[in-house]
Amino acid sequence: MARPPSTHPTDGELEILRVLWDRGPLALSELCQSLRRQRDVATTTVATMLRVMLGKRLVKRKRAARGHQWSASVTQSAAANSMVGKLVDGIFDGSAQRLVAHLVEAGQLSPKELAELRELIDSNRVPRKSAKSQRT
Amino acid sequence: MARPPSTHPTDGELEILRVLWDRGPLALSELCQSLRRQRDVATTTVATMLRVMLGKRLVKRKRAARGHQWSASVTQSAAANSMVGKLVDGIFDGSAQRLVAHLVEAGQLSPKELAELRELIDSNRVPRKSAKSQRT
DNA sequence: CACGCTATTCTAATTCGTTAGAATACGAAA
DNA sequence: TTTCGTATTCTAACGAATTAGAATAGCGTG
Repeated sequence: MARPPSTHPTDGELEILRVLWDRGPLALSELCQSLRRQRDVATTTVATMLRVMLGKRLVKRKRAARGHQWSASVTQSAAANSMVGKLVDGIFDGSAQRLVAHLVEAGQLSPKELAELRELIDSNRVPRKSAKSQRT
Repeated sequence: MARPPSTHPTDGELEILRVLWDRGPLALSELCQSLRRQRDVATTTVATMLRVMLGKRLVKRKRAARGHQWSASVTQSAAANSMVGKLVDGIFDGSAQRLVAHLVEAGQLSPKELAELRELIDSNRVPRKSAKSQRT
């Protein structure tokens, strides 16, 4: 009857992951400092979130002289996949193409970006022989 | 200190919006029937959600013979804008382009879809004079 | 008009995410 | 080793989202 628990990172978790993706393994205090450039937050709050994220396997840690070094254990690309998937299933009926069409039609892409995307698409056209399509 | 309240539809609200977008104005019972094709849910639950969504101006209703006819008061496109915006800000550093690049690189788009997107991009290239770029 | 059925409202329990104080652990410095 | 300071754990409060039972309202039938 109840909705199954979500596997996607929450908004708060994403804030933390972003810092960890950017600035590699960090001690708690360093992580807090980075986060505070965005928003006021208590050290214990961050520590609690890390503990929760550890349970969800979103981050990992290594013992260090003092405490731990914390780092993301999901790649940015993997998180992106999961979140984009949710969005696409949620409003675009599972069609990634519709998502892109929406962006184009809603004017979310500048002419320059459109040109660049065209290049990208061209360069990804049917890989000739050495199919090298990894999906990270 | 606390995070400001989100303006985006929640997962449950999205389920309801999807049905309303698809099947136009519906009575509560009809809405419930559609929803139950996905998931078991009590009528009062749906009614409560509708009341909340009414407060958030996500749905509207018109008096009918028996009860109301319920319909979405946000367009699918508007909801898409808000949710895509959140995603893009959340992991793609505000760059819609990166989102598309991710889709292309992660192989989320078939060759056929890529070809179609290329067409779409071409047809949206810098509207020469009659700039007709509405953003829904 | 009375009855029955459904829509709606009221109320509340439960869970999840977020937040952080208090207590504890533990390395480093004195 | 004693003390200081930071990292971690424990605990809990709070709001938002989800869920639904009980009560109420009101149309349509007989």
